[in-house]
Amino acid sequence: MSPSMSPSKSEPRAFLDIGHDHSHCVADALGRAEALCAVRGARLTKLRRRVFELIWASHAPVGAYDVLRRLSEEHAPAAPPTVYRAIEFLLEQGLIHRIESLNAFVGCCDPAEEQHSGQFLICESCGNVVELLDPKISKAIEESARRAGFAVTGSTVEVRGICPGCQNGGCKSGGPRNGRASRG
Amino acid sequence: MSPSMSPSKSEPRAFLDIGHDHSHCVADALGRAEALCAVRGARLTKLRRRVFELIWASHAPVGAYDVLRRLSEEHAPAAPPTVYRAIEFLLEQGLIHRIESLNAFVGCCDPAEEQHSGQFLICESCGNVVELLDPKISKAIEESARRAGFAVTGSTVEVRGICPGCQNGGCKSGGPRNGRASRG
DNA sequence: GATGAAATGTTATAGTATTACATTTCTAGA
DNA sequence: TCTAGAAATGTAATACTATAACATTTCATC
Repeated sequence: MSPSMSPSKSEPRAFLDIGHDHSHCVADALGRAEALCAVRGARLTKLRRRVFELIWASHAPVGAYDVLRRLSEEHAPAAPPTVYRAIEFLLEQGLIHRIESLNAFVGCCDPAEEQHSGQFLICESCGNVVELLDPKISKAIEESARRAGFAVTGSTVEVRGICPGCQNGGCKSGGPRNGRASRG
Repeated sequence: MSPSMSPSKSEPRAFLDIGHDHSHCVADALGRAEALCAVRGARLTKLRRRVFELIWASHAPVGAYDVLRRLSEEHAPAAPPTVYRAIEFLLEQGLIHRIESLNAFVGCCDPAEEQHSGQFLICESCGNVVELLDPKISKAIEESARRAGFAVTGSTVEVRGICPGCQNGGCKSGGPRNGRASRG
């Protein structure tokens, strides 16, 4: 692996290195996805693999219709269900996550982790997202829910802000996707 | 206030009492909204007030187009910007929250609280939502972000699950809005 | 090769949100 | 009171996101 590498499994994650060799991220992700699907007997078809690659094309979430456009450029024009079905498969396998506040999708950094509800740091400047798996956050949520008598089945944690790279002059990468300036 | 009352300010919140007198929730919320807007010099116009009431019509989040339909029933047919502009105002004033995972809006239980990013428990059975303001959750998120060098501007925490009422036989109220069965 | 299940293609439509411009209403100052 | 200017609302068109329903193709197995 390159010296400035992608976030790897089971380590605490810092924010992305600027200008890291992203082809490694993609290759690693594909490798993990293939291995997992093989173990599970899930079929990572050519189309699904391609959608997975397009979502992994950057660390910024990608919209379904962006995927659709690129897919349509590559072969015959595709229709929405083509993409949404592939996305559904990838979500079910835990290979990607949906970012609710952006209506977009991002590759999962650790798909082998069972049933994790990741936490996401979303940079409002460059658009990049980093996934955390912080047990303290999960635990605080679980305890709070338990006190309320609420039986948790899943959770969404999306944190907006500015990443270290952008604080220090900019990550230059594409810039953010839509997003809403909500008060909270 | 009635004996089975709405969650009130600055107390730890339990889940909603089944069959509580909801008119009190609405009246209280309206009172708080009017007071806040008066202090701030913000104009809670007739239209904005009505949209606020429609969103507070239950403890389940309400979609913009639901508000639109009801508004259209009441007077002349309205168009989307009418509702979205009122919603924008209410969000800016912190009087309502957007539930990202449902594309819907819910009344804020504590609009006087400065810049809070509430946490939401969303019942997948009855559709009701309770807002928490748990400092442990906020703190865990802030610390995790700080470790990553990430400067937080806001956060979304939405927890899916089953509320105590529905665990014990059901809340009967309307049932949930769309929602996605995401893995995490 | 036949068969059934899974995946993909195709068409249509539903649901959510914004842009751009016209009109009305409100407020403050002359 | 009258009147600008600002704020709010009305209106029309359109963009973006997602799903339903049904046809066809591909794949694994027998």
